[in-house]
Amino acid sequence: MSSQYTFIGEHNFVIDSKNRINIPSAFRKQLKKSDNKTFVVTRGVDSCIWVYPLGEWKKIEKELNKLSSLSSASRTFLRNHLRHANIVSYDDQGRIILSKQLIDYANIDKDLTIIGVLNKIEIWDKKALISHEKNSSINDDYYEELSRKVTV
Amino acid sequence: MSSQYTFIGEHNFVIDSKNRINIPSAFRKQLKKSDNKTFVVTRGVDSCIWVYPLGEWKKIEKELNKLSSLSSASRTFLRNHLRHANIVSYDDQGRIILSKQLIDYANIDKDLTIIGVLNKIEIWDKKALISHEKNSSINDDYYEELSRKVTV
DNA sequence: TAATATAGTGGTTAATTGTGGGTAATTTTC
DNA sequence: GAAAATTACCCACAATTAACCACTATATTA
Repeated sequence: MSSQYTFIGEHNFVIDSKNRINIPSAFRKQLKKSDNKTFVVTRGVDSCIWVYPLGEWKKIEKELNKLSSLSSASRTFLRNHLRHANIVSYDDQGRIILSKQLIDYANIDKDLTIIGVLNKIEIWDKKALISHEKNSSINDDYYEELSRKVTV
Repeated sequence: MSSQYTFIGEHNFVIDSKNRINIPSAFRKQLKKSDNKTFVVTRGVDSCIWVYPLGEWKKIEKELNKLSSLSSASRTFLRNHLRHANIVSYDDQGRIILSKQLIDYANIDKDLTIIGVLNKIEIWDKKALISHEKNSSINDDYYEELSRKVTV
């Protein structure tokens, strides 16, 4: 029920010429053996990238598997949800490779901000995050996010 | 119940003059020894081609048999599923050959988009998928409801 | 403080992937 | 049966990706 991951805090990194980005060591250390150094990256709700440890992603899959291929709405939903997702493993230096599609989606230039959001990690273009904070009240988003996980 | 395959993501390929199409390496790697480099390809419910690993197809067959004679819609679904299915193995380069019937059914021209949908793979004509997306906007409320259920 | 380890970043090299063809084997057609 | 068409089985290659190696800066330890 509750997540065994506690990704919190903010880290600033750069993306390199080969589209590699570092996953903060503090986050990597939380991965379990069964995660196999592997994450699933996909489009976030805002223009950021969501990163799930493999085990967390499997939980999502479990829900998705309940949807029937006989329903047209379910098929569309599944497609939209899955087509932007990639499985990635980090190399000996702790980096994963981002697809061009995701880089485009999140408007990633060079500097990025990585944020821990409990059971998932968000990757933002640094500038994009700043302007997102200004425009929308990002705190509301987080509260909503949290409200889904925590009932105080 | 849930699949051991995690086909996710989108890949763009081309079909060649011999009707060969590449199965993304990331998908092939997930096949089990018992699948014997073999898939079952058949008509999808939308105008796309569904591709199952052999082992997964066997499960589907079992499920379909259980449905026996439910609604006439499911019977039609079942019939179409079985009728147009054929077994294919991929060559040393990782390609399978598509029958002309399936190519016609999915309106495949040259460029294709392959989408992983958990336990099956969808092959779309690239343009056909784009126009399908436009036409198949699903109810916002329902979509949101699904999102909430699925978000971990 | 010196020595050691770790984290983040940048390259180089080796292997893989996707694509195109050719040729032998097999099947089909007459 | 032979000829034609189809299919299976190879080989080739450019482009991409994965696997290493190296360096610097920061943190940790003795």
